Amino acid sequence: MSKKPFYITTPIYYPSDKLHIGHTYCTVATDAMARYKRMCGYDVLFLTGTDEHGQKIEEKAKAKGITPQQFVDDIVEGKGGILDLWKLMNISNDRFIRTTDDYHVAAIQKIFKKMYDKGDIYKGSYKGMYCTPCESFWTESQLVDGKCPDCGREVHPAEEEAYFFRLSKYAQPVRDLLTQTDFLEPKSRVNEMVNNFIDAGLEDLCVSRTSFTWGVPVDFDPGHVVYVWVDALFNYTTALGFMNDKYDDFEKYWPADVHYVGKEIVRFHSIIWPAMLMSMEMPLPKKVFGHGWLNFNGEKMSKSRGNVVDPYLLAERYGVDALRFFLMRTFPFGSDGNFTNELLISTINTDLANDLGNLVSRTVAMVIKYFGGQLPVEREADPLDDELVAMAAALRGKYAEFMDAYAPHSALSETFKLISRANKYIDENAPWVLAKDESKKTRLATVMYNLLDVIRIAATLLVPFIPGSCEKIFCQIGASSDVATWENAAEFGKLPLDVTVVKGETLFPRIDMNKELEELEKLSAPPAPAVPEVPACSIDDFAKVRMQVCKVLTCENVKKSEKLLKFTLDDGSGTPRQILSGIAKFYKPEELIGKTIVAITNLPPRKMMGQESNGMIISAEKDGKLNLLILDDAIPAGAELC
RNA sequence: CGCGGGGUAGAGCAGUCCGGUAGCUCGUCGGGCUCAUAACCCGGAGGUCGUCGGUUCAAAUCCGGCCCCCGCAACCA
Repeated sequence: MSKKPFYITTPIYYPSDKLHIGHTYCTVATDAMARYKRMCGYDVLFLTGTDEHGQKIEEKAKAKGITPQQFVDDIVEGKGGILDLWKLMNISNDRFIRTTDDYHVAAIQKIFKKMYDKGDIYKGSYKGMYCTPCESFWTESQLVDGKCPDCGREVHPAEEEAYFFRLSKYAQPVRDLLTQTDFLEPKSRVNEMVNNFIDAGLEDLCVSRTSFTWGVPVDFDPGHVVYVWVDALFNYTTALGFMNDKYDDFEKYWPADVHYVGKEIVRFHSIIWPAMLMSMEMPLPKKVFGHGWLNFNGEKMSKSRGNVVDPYLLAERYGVDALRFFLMRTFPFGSDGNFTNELLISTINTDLANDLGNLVSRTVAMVIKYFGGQLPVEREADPLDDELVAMAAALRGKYAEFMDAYAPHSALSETFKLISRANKYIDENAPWVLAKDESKKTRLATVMYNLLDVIRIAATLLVPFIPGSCEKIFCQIGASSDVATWENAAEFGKLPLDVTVVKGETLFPRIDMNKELEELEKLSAPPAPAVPEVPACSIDDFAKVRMQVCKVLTCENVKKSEKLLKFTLDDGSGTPRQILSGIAKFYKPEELIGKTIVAITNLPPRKMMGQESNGMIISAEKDGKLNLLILDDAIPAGAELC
């Protein structure tokens, strides 16, 4: 009998920078599910990879003076790169696809052509306003005063050839898919997709570009490259050998059982991806699961905030399993979580060191102390055993239910209830008291055996999450690989009666919270002084900036904007000047009316929220504090700063 | 009226679909134990479940109004 296939994927990550804890979170979750399914007897294919084309990578490579291929090779395969990270994190992916792989590129060209031949991709024109010197297209709403927002020069209407995918054609079937099936989970994401995108009207999607070259060329139309949608999404199929000869198990694994994706790309996977598959007349994946994001100290992680959490650092410091465990145990998988160093350390200490690690340690130590490491085979049951044994035997069922419902955090929580119960069981039975009475040796052996077997069951179920540590545990409690199986996890009493234990190293050392928080603080501080180098400004450059004293005539909030205030200023010219400024969080409009301020008045006009801004009001900002430069009223409007 | 999520003990969360004793982890206070990684076990204190109103014998839960936070979008020249 052949095993049932199970195909699971992570997104393919964009290698324009090092990956952070968010990517690690998603990949670890996928890995845990893949390992779980393998353990259950599925024939699992677990795919991850990288999405390596596009303008941003082209630009970054150019800035470094290397080719785009060299650039991505370094980030993917280089030291400390993505492959290294997954190796470090003990990720068990079966394949790794790079969209620059030859077989993928060739397959994408065929796929593109097929949709083109079918009429679902058509050549159209991208209409817009074109600025020749900037070689850029702008939409009407982006223009400022009908001019190029970048350089302020004239633009002219132009059309650029581009290929479009008939996304609109599939709006209704995709809507039905989302609203009438469990295709997209968690359910809360469905409303967001339907309300925001589908019901707002799906427009055909531009699927080619001529503005950059780092992509899959459209082979029947030189100058065009395939844009990210077709290139990236079809990785899930080309990696199985779809439209290529590199692999040949497309038939076996497609459709995918589940795509794990972050919430930012739910839209692509739940709308565009099924639509394209419908066009290709291919079966749809069975599920897209949009997991939440990790915030850091309550704030979104982002490079500009400098609060990106580095998985290398944490894994090396606390151990891969500790990090894997923390990510899976702490955050409900479908919703956002708040990552803090304190939470990380306390989770490691409480669950792994105090509860699990210490349970193994004390149990093994007692078997060695009281029995020289090997238990005698005689047993003596007691009602005190009943609850523990029942709980252990029932655990696998609950665990599987949670795992299959994409709730790894709940599966872990359930597992740790058993571990806690075992610690309590030790207290109830007080083995150290039994040990003092020679006539209670048999009972003592029973207590120890029950503990070892509970550990066996718990550790078996923890394998998908902390595989390395579980190996160590099995070794310590004398569970051979044919004993520590998924099948056996549903039954109590599978360890040999005369089991032999082995004293091992400390599984999860306790961490000194205060000391570590300090250390982490130091490590996460910007390595070099974070003062950006300020380029020298010549007096000539400075002279170009015209700063004038203005009187605030009117000031009001801009509708729908949190940050913008709209000013009308007297700049001494006699014509009121309108300027928008993003300081609404700091000032109430009415308190600024009549004030004397400074503005740069020779900037090109710029549109914000549909309104024009002619200049920039000077204020000073640091660490979330902002002060408008306000002058004495004596100086008249129009005066220039010198 | 752009879209979504949220407000429950000092902190972090579950419970809300399906109304009926408000639960978990950490912290705190007290006790127990000595096998163990200063770990483990037991107990206590601590909650107007954001707010106002409605339905009901009964509301954290259902309905309506309002306030606040977070994210998306837009924007922050």
